[in-house]
Amino acid sequence: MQPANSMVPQSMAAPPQQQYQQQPQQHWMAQQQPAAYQVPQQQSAYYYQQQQQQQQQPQYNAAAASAQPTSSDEIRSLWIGDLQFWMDEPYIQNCFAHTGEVASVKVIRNKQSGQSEGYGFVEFISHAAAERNLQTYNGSMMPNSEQPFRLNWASLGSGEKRSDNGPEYTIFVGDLAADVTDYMLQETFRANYPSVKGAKVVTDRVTGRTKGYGFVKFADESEQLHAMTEMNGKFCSTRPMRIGHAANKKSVPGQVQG
DNA sequence: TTTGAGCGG
Repeated sequence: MQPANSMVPQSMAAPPQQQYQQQPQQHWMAQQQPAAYQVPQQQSAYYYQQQQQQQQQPQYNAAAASAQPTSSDEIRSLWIGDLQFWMDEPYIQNCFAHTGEVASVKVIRNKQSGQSEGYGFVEFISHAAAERNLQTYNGSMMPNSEQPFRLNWASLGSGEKRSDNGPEYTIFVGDLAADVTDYMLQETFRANYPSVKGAKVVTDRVTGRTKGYGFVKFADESEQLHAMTEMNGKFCSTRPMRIGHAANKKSVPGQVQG
């Protein structure tokens, strides 16, 4: 006589967050407009973009999805990172479910432990759909978590490179408030420095919380240099930023860096 | 919390 219901594998136990799959409504995915962080001028462009995307609610068309052999050299998969251990395929699927454009989801797991490696792949029905979702969700908050989506083209797998734009110049940004996301950080700089290629707020893998610092990448070296002095002490969200130089984590052998 | 890390089958 063994109580059968006592067998709940710890590693697969329910997330600490609640049962995301039982959410009655699907629009908890509605994108969160960034809070009151300061984006000087280009705010309107950004909001315009967001609204455009909200208006054209894509509809899933199964016929179109399968009937289009298309130029199959197009990437339809996105890489998704910063996943917490409880973020499994159903969860991720749910994140994009209402778009009706997800073809498949895969979380990469450790062969031995079965634990998530913290990243995965989301395949969409088309390149356009993938791009749309990338634009829409990257940087917005993931449901039932305190961290934003981290999405990118799944470029390595297909051997295709996403636009490689040459060298990049990175700065370190510290003193970030807890609510600062990649996107906020990026836009804060991009408003003044158009060559900004991206920004990353470093988060704790376990808790998903920000560590209070991040990095901003520039394509233009002079903009990087200007930003380091001009943006130091400027506010992002509720706190002034502290800017420093970014220590290179990577060094390519045989390549000289200035 | 103050110098990350992110590509499978």
